[in-house]
Amino acid sequence: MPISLPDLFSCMADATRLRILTLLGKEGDLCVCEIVHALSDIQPKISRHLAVLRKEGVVVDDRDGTRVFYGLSPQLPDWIRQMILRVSEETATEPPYRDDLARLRSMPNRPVRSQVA
Amino acid sequence: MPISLPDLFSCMADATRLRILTLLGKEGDLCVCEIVHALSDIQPKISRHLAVLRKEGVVVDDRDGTRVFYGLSPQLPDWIRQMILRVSEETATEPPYRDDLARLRSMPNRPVRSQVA
DNA sequence: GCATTATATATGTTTGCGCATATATATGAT
DNA sequence: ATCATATATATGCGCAAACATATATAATGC
Repeated sequence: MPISLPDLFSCMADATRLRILTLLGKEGDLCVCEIVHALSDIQPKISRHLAVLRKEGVVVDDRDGTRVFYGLSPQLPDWIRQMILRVSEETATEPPYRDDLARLRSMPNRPVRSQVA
Repeated sequence: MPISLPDLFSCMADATRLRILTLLGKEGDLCVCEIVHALSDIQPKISRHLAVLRKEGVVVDDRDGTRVFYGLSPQLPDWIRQMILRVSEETATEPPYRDDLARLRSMPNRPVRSQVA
């Protein structure tokens, strides 16, 4: 069952979740610790929001050892994925999204996924 | 000051407001009574949601005698307007949006605006 | 006065948050 | 193999704020 539009926009209506989604749109899959670092926020809060996104089917998770990687769901309808990517592009150069991206890219010891399915 | 994205998506996250926005996207400006009829809902509820959209700058109002016409704000950034129109197109054929459109078009005695600015 | 639209109030529900804690996986020592 | 520990992530809980709704009433323009 595909996500309802109000539910989708509810996901995008929270600043933290929108920052996560645009980050995933720009950078592809990321693990929780990378998102925590990029947004410079606390882990339980990020996990909470990821759970919301996962529950609505906007993102999917993939465990690799102790880490869990998140990415935009491959099941999203094309036009919705495009819309999220469009938002990612539009926000790429402005705060706070721009700074999230910068923090992510300058993160020391970024984890690498062993194998992608 | 342009609307923030979380605020914009909050506007779109409520079913009633999204129905209003897609209707405006598909049909152009409409007066309150037309929206009430199309959504088959009660007037105070519609007015309240229109007030939210107006406050956020997503729609603008234009009084014509006793009626008030609402439309997507001309001040919306292009890509945001396009996004709203895209949602309007994608929803044009599915309930409840489709039925809203049908009810609107079969509304008896639809008001006509005397002059558009 | 009548039609149209807006708002006030009260109420029930949802939401986001911080903190503490639980779970899961990996690692190293015995 | 087992146990202890460390790291990474998820979740339960209590709280305050925000939200949506219905009913009633006010404001606006003819």
